[in-house]
Amino acid sequence: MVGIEDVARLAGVSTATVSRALSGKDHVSERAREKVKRAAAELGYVASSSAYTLATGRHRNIGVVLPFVDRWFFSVALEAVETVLIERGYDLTLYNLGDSESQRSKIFNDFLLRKRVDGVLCIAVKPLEAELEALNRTGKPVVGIGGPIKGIRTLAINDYNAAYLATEHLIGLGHTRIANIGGLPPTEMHFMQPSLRHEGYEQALIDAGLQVRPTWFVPADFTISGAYHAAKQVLGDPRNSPTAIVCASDEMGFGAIMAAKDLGLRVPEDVSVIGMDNHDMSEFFGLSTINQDVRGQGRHAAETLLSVLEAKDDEVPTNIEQSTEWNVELLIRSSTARPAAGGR
Amino acid sequence: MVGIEDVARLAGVSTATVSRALSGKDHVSERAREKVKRAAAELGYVASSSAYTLATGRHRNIGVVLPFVDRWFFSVALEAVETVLIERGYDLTLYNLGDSESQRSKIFNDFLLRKRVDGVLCIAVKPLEAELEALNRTGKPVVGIGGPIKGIRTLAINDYNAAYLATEHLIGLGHTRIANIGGLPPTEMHFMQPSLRHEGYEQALIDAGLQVRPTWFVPADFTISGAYHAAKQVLGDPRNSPTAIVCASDEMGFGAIMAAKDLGLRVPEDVSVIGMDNHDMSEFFGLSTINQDVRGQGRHAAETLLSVLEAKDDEVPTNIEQSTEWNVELLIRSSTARPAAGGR
DNA sequence: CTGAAAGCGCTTACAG
DNA sequence: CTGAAAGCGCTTACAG
Repeated sequence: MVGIEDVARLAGVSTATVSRALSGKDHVSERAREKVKRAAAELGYVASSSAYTLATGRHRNIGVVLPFVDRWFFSVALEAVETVLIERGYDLTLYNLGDSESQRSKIFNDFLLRKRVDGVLCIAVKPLEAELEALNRTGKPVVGIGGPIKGIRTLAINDYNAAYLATEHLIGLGHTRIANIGGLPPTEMHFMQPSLRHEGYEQALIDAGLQVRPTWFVPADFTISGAYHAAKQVLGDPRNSPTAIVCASDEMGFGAIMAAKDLGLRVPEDVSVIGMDNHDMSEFFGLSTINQDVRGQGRHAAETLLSVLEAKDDEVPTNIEQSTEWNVELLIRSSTARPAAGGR
Repeated sequence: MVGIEDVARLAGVSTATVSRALSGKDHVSERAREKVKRAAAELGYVASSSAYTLATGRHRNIGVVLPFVDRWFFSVALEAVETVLIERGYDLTLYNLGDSESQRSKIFNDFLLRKRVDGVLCIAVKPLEAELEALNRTGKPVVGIGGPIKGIRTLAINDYNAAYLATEHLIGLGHTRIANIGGLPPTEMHFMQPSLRHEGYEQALIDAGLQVRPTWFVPADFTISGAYHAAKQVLGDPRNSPTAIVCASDEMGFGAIMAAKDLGLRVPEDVSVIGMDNHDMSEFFGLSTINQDVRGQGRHAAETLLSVLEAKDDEVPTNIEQSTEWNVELLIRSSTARPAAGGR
């Protein structure tokens, strides 16, 4: 392995000069810089990052913690974060909690404390009290997507308002029989999005003077198939079926659209469906939705973390509680329309 | 930050003893071990990984390179790799190539050479000649999923055989009018799967004495919507439509099924559809497919890399060309059946 | 502008 | 079994 000494020897300077010339941080004569660069290139020299870290205390590495990577929201957010980090010269160490309790505990109690990262970004993961405390003892900044989380900076949409807005759109179109397919309570480990989204739906109905029917709320997990079955259930009722459905995610919206079709119902003529997310496939399904710009959130969170890092020497406090609300917008496509004149 | 010296002081031993007691690799008296463990726990001591790396040359970190993370195959493989690594005490540094050329070049020419990882795992990424050479100069083992790749160990299914098998299944059911929705040539940056899968389809037809019609091969990108439009195209032809479709991926299969439904065709009564992958949603769609067990491949590749790493001191060669074929199996669900007696 | 040297925090032969 | 000390490969005050 070629080291800094080899470069120094070949360039005829000291290792200090090599370090300065290559980092570009200190003044070095033009001539020395040239010699060093040439020598480094000739030898294919790359500084050892562990030696760099030991000497400087900086890792140029961010730990990203998330519950899954094989679901749309997480993989998209991850990709956005990665793009920002690579651009800024940072590595990304992935910590996927998975569904085993032991993996989560290893990550929080061992991996994250190994002094490998300059900061931690949690994507839709809410650290437990003790986990956060251990993290904070490392003195590293932590930023979260989703929240709020006590004691750290977070970025999140307002789930309640988003669901309210989606429901309002349907009400505005003239719907009065509006169902909701949403989160199952047992699935609600990560924040309260599922229930917040349900509450937003309910309040919108109440504020419009519409009836809230318990049978029109169908819990389902956040998958296409979960929502498909739930939608068949509500839409199939011959006496009491709704004319519109608010789904707690776009993937659930896809399932609802497919269920409607399989029941011989047309979307939006017979049923309107609205989702939430703006999934990459929503355009294809013509799904009206609430756009939460996941990529934008990922980028913003990564940039926030990096700026805390870079300002650290100055007086920006490492971890403060600060919940930033990320804007959402209603995106109307072809899955929502006025209800048929005489009902179905 | 509490360091090894603090632990040594509190335990009343030397730092050497602390190191030995904590690593468990060397003999230490029971009494000393106890004192050290207690002191370490009390102080919340965690060894600095950069100091460990500098002293030992080991990183306990693997670099994983992939072209996307927001697509099913990649995110699933990534998750499987991560699970194995965490279990074995390794970190995972993510290198997502993305679609910008500059990001790819940064990753291969800078990040991957920073001496951060013990080895590299490429998921469906074929390094260029020069990229591989630079990697090899670091002396780190490289393992790939997908291949073969000159000079490294790879794990891959036989795409040709997989497509042949899928087509054979349809032929066995009695179909003679079989279309193929497959990869667009311009998309074929990563290996030759798309064309291999097309060739397997074609050869199966030829071997069965069936006609290969150019209009029955419709290129599309590997997405649901791409395949949806392609399938509408072939199935919509009033004179010459096929009774079965071989899709080059399950997501394409979903698109084909949706297209058939939207054309008023029943699957499998009017059209049979078979995919390839065994996507998590294939069960829901009832899609017959070729199961390639992506999670199994990810785990296997990760374990291969770790065993090369751990055997390194002995005489296992770091990088040798070795292409392991991963088995696939035909999975018959409800999207394929005998063609209707009189055609449609 | 440049070099000698200390120091970052560990591990591990080498002695004892 | 245990400790003193060298060494891993950098960066950066400190002098000059």
